[in-house]
Amino acid sequence: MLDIQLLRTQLETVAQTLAARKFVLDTASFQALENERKVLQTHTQDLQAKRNSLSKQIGMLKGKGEDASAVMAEVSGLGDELKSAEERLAALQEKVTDFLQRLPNLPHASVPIGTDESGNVEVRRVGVPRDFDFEVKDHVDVGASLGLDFETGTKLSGSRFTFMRGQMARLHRAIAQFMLDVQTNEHGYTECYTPYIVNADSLLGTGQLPKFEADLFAAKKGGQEGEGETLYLIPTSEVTLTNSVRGEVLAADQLPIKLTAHTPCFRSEAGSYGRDTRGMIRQHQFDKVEMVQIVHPETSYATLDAMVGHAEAVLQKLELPYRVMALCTGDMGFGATKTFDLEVWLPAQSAYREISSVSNCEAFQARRMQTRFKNEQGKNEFVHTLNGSGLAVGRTLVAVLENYQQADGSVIIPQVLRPYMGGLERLTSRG
RNA sequence: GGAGAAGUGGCCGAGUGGUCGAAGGCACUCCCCUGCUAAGGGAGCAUACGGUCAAAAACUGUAUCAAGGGUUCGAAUCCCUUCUUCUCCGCCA
Repeated sequence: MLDIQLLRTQLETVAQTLAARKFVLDTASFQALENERKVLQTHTQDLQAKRNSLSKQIGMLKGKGEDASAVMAEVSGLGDELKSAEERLAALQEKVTDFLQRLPNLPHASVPIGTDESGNVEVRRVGVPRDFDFEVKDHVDVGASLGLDFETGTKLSGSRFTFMRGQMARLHRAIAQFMLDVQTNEHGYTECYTPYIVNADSLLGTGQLPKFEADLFAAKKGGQEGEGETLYLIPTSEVTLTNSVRGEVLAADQLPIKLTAHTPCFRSEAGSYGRDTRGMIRQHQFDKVEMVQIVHPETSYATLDAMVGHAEAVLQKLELPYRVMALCTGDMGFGATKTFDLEVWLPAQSAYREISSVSNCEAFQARRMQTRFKNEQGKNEFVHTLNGSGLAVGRTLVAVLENYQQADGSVIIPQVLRPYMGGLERLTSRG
């Protein structure tokens, strides 16, 4: 959420900045809402002040045993007008809040301008794609004989679900555990286990609601058809990790807070029909090791760079070629001021594909969540929040299968994963 | 799932309809006192959003005693709903 003061004082500037990310700020509507709000709020508060002071008089008169009927008659005349003013004000403020909650974050000045992913800027490339002396297969074909089963996933749940067996399932688990160990042991994150089902407040806090409900899966307790609170499956553990500090005023020395978790993520993938339909690149359910940091505003950009490094470390240890991309204004997510994507090399596609996304949200989420800290002046100040994948487990599995495939159909297991595989060095169809 | 109890400021805790944004204590900040010892005295100390204002300061208003509704001229106090916590019983991985 943007600071409403910023919109009040610099509406045109905000509109221009948001235009860079293809968002059209309806300045006329905002202005109209604000004008109406100002008049109505002042009016309502005047009426409330009048009622309060008259009611106080009644109390004093009664306390002294005097007759208060004249004052009571006066104040009761306020009733209807006050009630209607309060109702109109509440409705209006709800509109203003909703308007604000649907505005994306302002891109940082250093973010390249662009309309879509073609405007992203490559920052660096690490590792060299391997030369294959045989025809490379994609992960679906490589995995078919190794326990990667899409048909069963589809039978159980529909398209975009996967079922894994045997060493393939174990490799998937090994990747997740390896990532978690890297982030906790080497980068100082605290491992967390979090709920996978959350309430609407949590999703409002990180920005998935109210605007992107269609991208989520919703759940209800059994037998509550049409009633009861709607809960949602998390689309990322960014939601639970970040919201763990929702509504809190932190002490300055608690910062930075560094959290990580391995969780499944659930996404409806509305609007991605026809994209990445083959294989497990784009799934309704996938696992991810997430990193979240809650930091002092002054350090958030240094933290962003550090977190990109934390994600890169995983790819480097797995010896997978990748590149770092600075996303342009048109390709960034709703809550981010600045985002770096990591893209891993997929030989079957002859392309780099997204495997991690690391973003600074500055105070955008903190303002929604009301997460603050006591600053040097003893004042409450919003923290900055950052999140990043460290990494997406399913896509890492894809990358391992494709990059480590052998001519005989087996897959060499990267060195760093072998301890998690009981020393196994290779996936084979006999395995 | 059943029965009961409870949710007040950073923490503890008083407060059952009226000068309550809320006593008292702890913690914290500042000042005074004190030649020692976790001593004493005084003051301050919630947040958000408005208005006056270019802005800051200041002044002022409104809201907030789990959340949301209701009763009332007036609600921390009464009623309803929801959430959460605790105790007992049941069930359960």
